[in-house]
Amino acid sequence: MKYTVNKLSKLSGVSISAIRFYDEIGLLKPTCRGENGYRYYEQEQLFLLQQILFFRELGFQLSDIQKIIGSNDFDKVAALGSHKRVLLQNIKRTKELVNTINKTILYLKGKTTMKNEELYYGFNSEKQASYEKYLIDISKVSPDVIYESKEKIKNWKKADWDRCHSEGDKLNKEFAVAIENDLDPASETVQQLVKRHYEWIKNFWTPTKHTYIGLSNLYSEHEDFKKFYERYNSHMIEFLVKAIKIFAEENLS
Amino acid sequence: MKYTVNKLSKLSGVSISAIRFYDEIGLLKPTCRGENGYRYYEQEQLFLLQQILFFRELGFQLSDIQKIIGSNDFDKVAALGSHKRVLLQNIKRTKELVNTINKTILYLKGKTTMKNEELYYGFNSEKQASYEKYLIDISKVSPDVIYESKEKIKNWKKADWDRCHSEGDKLNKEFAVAIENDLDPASETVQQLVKRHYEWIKNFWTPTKHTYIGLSNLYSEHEDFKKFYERYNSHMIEFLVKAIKIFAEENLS
DNA sequence: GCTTGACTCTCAAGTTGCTTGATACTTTAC
DNA sequence: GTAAAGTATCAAGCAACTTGAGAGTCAAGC
Repeated sequence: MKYTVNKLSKLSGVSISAIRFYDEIGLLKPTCRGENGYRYYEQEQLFLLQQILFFRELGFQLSDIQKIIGSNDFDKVAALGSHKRVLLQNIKRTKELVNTINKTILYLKGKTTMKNEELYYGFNSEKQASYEKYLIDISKVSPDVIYESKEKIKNWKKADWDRCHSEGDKLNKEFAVAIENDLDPASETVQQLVKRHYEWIKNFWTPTKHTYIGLSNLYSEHEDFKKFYERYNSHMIEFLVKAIKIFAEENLS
Repeated sequence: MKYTVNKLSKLSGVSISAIRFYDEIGLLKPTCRGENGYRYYEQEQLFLLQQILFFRELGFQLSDIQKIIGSNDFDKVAALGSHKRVLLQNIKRTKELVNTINKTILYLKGKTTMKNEELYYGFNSEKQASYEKYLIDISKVSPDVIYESKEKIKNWKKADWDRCHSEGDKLNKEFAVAIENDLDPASETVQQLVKRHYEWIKNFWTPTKHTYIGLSNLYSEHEDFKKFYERYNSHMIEFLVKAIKIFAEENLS
């Protein structure tokens, strides 16, 4: 089934001009052009547009979306899992906003007191956090606190995403080998691997001792990460947690 | 306590340049200016900024926010109640998105079938609906389906909001008088009032027989509306429901 | 009293993600 | 066979900011 701009627009709710605009900037190219110059879209594009809408919903810039989606090993299913997590987070955030409303109403009616900063609970912190969390998440990592990531990643090109992703994959495979060879998490070889992992993480954000250990704990607590890492080796998570703890205690402050 | 742009920015999470921009367009003026030209904000502005953020969160244009907030009888508590309702609606919408994700994942894994339109459930319809619902809501009415409202209200000035609001208030008071005088909902006098109510509603949206009756039912089902109308007279809702039903059956199609 | 650094101001230009409008060709429906 | 509806390109406009330049202000430490 071929979709013209009009049909695609009606199906997806995206305006025709936006669709043409996405073509112009190379975000969503039509499958082909008719002899008349008409744009025609097919199944693959429908999925891509859905992905674009999810990223857009989460506040990503089109240029960032392009880099992520254009990345060689962009994994639709994994991305959808991440979208889901962030959306669930947004629900929490919205509930916090509702809570802020309830408190403000009570305050305005003179029934409680309220700190001025409480007026803005739910507006900023968590939304930002979720954006930045997300960037990491896409590369299969999700720390608690990230401030630098956005700045750094902002200027990444498609190739950077590809490189970063494959470096992460390589690293994980080496960890798996280490586990298979029954190496000690404290051994020099493994600690060198952790060091590389730490450097890799620094692509996004520079953890402290505390947050780096927190990150490893996050791996084990988060079902999706767990699944992701256990694809490499079923003991991957516990091993990583131990190795990272040792590295952090000895090398970070 | 006086807040400079910097302090207000840190408290609210809104950027300094945005704060200055809001001053420039007259959306949020500082309480006063120092002799040095510095902007100083106080308590009242903190609440106003909170309101602005809620409206912004719900996708309103700054120009619309200005008209609504600038309206004479803009009621903070009522507005917060509306914000809350729309946010709860957004939670529903987000849950629908999550559902769409779940379905898409299953589909991509080949475990179910899926219609192409289902790819986009949750992205468009409900968000638009909530925006438009909201416009009405602010004027204390909230129908199910509104398409024209946005277009019409878009060009309203502050004075239009004021006029509309006071016309609504006047009308409700006349209904209350009619009830006190024990008039029949079917009587000529009351039906004339309903006609004016219908014309007033058309400010936002033109109901059909079905949707106009639906609107009156909404009044009785929605706790906030109920409270609002019962401020005029405790039997207001039942009376309105009856009167509107008669009017709709006889005059609309 | 002076410097330093953080903060403030204004004003102009740039950015993102579109939308709108002009002009012109193509397809579809009666 | 013609009108309506849909397609194209290209340029300009718009909302809501952000960024940058240039200049004045304030508070802390020496």
